[in-house]
Amino acid sequence: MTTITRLPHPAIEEVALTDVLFALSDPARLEIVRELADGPLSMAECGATNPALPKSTKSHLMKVLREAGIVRNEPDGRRRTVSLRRDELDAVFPGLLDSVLGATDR
Amino acid sequence: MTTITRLPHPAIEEVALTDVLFALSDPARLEIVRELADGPLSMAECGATNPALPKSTKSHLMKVLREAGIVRNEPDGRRRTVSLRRDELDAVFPGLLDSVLGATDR
DNA sequence: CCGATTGTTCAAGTATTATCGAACCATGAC
DNA sequence: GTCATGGTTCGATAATACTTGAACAATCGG
Repeated sequence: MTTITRLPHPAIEEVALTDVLFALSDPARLEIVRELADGPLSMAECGATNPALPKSTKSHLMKVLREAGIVRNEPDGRRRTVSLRRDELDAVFPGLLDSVLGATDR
Repeated sequence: MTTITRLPHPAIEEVALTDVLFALSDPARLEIVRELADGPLSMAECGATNPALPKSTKSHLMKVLREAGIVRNEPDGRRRTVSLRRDELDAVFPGLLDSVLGATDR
């Protein structure tokens, strides 16, 4: 009885730069990443901005971030904890996340 | 009689981070940016990789880069010189271009 | 077990992007 | 002027991506 509570994550070595850039190129996703910069959050907690966002939409945004290797999504009781894969990304794309998070968007 | 040889470029202050990230998120466009890192090129010269690329396609790729504020495209005789807006981008998004260009893509 | 909570996945509709031939435009060479 | 060159724009089609409701899954509390 296949329980699939654990979602697939790419190994950091097989994460493509263009996929990372693409995932970050959407304002809603970038905002989520910014929120996660301060530490892990549950799905319910993140997306504080955008409160009216349907959960299926949020789940999909997160999927793109996860598949791009930017975020980790782990089961935690009946919720899910989402966290930035910051150290891993720094190792593979040094400075990238810092410059994106440091940018004052306009 | 409206001569439109001069293409529109966004002022650097009104360039959006997400637009920059999006423009860089395409492998063909990223490759062009990498080529331009060594100095300006004419349209004909860049896209050395991808030699079979139709000119209309290349022109469109360049348009996306230009409209994102990444590249400058200026008339120069009967050709066009394309150059990276590196200093400007560094000023607005410090470290971003460096980290993207420095990344060993996979 | 039952119900409420927290999410994910599916499917369908919509919207955005990519691709590329054909037409067009400016320039330089002659 | 005429022609070739280098490049942009237009228009149509194909391919991706976004959004969302509805169905489903897993867990916790009582």
